[in-house]
Amino acid sequence: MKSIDNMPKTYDPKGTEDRIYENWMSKGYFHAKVNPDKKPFTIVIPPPNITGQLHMGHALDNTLQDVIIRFKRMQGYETLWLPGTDHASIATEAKIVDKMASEGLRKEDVTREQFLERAWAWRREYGGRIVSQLKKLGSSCDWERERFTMDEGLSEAVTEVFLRLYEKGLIYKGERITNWCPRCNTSLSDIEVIYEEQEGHFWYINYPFEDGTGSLMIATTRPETLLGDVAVAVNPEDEKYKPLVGKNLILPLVGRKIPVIADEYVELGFGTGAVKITPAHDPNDFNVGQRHGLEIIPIMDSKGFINGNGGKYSGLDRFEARKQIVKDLEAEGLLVKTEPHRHNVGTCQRCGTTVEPFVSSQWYVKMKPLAEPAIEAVRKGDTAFVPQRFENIYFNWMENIQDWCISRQLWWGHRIPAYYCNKCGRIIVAKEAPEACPDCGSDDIYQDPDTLDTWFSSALWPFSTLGWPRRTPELSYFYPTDVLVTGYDIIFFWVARMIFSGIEQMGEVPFRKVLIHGLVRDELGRKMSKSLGNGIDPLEIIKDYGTDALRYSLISGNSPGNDQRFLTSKVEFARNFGNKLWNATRFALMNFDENPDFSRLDKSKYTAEDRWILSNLNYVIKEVTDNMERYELGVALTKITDFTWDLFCDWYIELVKPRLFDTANSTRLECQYVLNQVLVTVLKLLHPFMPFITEEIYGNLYKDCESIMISAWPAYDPELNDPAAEKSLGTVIDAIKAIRNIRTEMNVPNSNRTEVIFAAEGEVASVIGKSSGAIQRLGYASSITVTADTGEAPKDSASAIIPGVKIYIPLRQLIDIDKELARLTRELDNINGELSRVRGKLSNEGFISKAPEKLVLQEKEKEAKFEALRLETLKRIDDIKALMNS
RNA sequence: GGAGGCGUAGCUCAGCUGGUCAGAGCGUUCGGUUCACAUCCGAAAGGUCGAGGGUUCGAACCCCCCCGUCUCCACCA
Repeated sequence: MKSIDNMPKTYDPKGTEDRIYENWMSKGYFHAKVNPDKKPFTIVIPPPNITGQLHMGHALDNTLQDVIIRFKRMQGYETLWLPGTDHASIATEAKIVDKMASEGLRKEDVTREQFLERAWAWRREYGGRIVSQLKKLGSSCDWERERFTMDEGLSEAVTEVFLRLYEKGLIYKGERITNWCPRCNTSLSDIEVIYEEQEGHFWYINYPFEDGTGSLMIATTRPETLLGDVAVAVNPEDEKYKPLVGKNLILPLVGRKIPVIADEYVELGFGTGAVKITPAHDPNDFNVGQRHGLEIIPIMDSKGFINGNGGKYSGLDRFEARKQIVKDLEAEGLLVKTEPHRHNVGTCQRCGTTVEPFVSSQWYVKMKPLAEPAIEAVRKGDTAFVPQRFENIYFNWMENIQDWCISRQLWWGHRIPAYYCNKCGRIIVAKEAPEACPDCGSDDIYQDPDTLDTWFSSALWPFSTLGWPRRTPELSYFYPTDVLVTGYDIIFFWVARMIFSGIEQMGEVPFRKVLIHGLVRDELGRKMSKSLGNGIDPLEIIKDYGTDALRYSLISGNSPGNDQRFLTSKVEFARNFGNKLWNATRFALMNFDENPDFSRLDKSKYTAEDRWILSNLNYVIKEVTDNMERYELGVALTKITDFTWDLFCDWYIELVKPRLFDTANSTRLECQYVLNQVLVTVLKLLHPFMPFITEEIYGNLYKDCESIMISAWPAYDPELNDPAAEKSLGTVIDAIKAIRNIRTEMNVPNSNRTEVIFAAEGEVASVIGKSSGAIQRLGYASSITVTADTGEAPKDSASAIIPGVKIYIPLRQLIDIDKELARLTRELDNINGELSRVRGKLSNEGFISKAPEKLVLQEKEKEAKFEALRLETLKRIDDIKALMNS
């Protein structure tokens, strides 16, 4: 049975992809082992959240990784792509809380243990969803090594790191002002706050002096914080206010006596020049307060309601309180005016709620000592970003880094390994709860209720997943990893933190390269988002077009670091391309002998087109390999496509048909061999990008070969480069194009075969002669004649002149002289244009003397070529004109 | 207030270290039932590479400035 029987006219990914993926899995191709005989190549996956569903961002990110890992696997590396998921403390906790809300329960209604049981149940139920979606993408992850950030081992790593950093004094607990989300009811790190511009107001308020000598006007965007004011600050250089410093004001609505203080934080000339100071609810005010030893009066609880310090406003929501306070100030005549004011408001990255700066006791990582070596490592190039410009973003952030607030008032996550003695207050940081307080001996000890920022555990991902803190063989073999692939939106959250964690814990950067990609946007260039409802589901695309088409569309035309739009037309193109390759294979198989005996192959019988296609294929191998090594995957894919579709399908296969159709042809076997050779090479080059269809085709082509994914990456072989064949085929192709062009312009229908006469000599004549069968076929010619150049054109013929050859098509009554003249005149214009450009260069002394010799020579050759063409074309035009006049 | 990206055919975008770089796909127009493929084949039209200046023998590519646009960081009450 011929393999072609398994190949319908159109490739259908349905069913095929799952079957192939299961086969790969069952063969264990994805599994990596410690193998001293091979060089390792490692990628750790950016672990998707267990709350996540596959979106286009994941699809792009993981396709990139899969392309790279498949490429490296074929190159012979021991490749590990280590997968896993992230517990995503805040996101998952929010999901659980939501789910409980639907049951009419609040978080407070259950115990911590009950809550965690729900969370684990949730993880069991949904945590695998994203994993199975990644498999649909074709991801060749080593699933045997799948990890979860709250696995026992990874949790152990978290505790270990916490302990180590604590012992080095790099983790501390402090009473500070932090960003707080009243809805999530937890502290946030600086980067979890998203600033967005909102319409707000400037309220101008008079604060009366204690001594009754008038009042001082301040401006604020958050009047409710007035309840916590402890001072009003002015710039020490402000002449207007200098005399007032030291005097006391009466805080409106509250009646508290507060001083006027001088502090440089107040900017001269902005607003009223006087700033109310609320250390408990504003980071800048907090700093001012610290400098001046001011009291901190918190006026809100953790959920954003005014607390007992707020007097009659106590119990009101912060925004309610704002309204009420403005109203009351107005009533007391202290509100001077209200102005509209656009300003940035911090919102919670997770839920969008306005963040409230809040003084609380939190755990922090001291960043400066960790950041320095991390900056240095990237400067030295131990880790390089692709594209490099992202290093600036990294440096900028790392150099100005603030301490990292790592404690969260959440339950789902790694609980902070700190214990407190209830009796003496001693803090004990340890792996296990101590039996008794080392200071006072009390056994009344409790663990810190807080958990760690999710990113604290993700920061350890490149080594915790490999077994750290144990010195496993995997760790020493696969670490440091080779490339990390992620979006630019996650550089601060994750990449930077992995770098300093890797250096600190492992003494070595976690990865050599960071490949940064952009966002996948919708057709209009908008960010895909839930609220806009413009997201495109990758799984839908896979259903409609197949995984390969999706992958292709995400990689082609994409360059590192840049956003891209998702266009359905691209997916269609990709599907069509797969189909093209599919059919090229069908063609090959149809024209192969049952069991071709390639041992009888005689390479000396290769024709020009054989050598030509092999030569070009060879260049493609080199270029594609180079591009892929540099992570220019989009460029690589384009080159494979162009070669396959244009050179291979449209030219080589067409040129070679006469040889294949003639079973007696003496070079038929060679042709079959080359066809097969090119095809399988293209399949291999393409496999990382389109793994399924290439595997399916490969299976049809080679019944006895195991799998393309474990085959060897094509090698560049300089021996195959054949400039002579390239030149010959260049002439043949140009000739065919010229003939087609003439025929189209003259409106000659395909059914009307015409005679074609070539006037050429020597080498060129021989080339044309040898390819006459193909030219006849592709040029719709009734016959091909090669003659010596007499300078005379056959009667009533259209003509084209290409270097070394004149082509005549006697059209008899079909000839339209006017059209022919117009065509030739246009041709002449082009030639003249080229000629003047070349001559311009050559007449430039600077060019002659300074440009590389080779280039000058090239231009001179060009001049000669175009001059010859010009003369010939001119002559043709004259001939035609003469014809018209006769 | 800092930093950066983008602005190339109607649309979406490639163009690495300056010298066939003016390209691709889609779309458009015209023509095709060629025995692999209409998810196809052939032919064509379309751009002074945002504007201006500079460096250079030579610039879409380097420098300056401007315009438009997007993003990140900082965050002035």
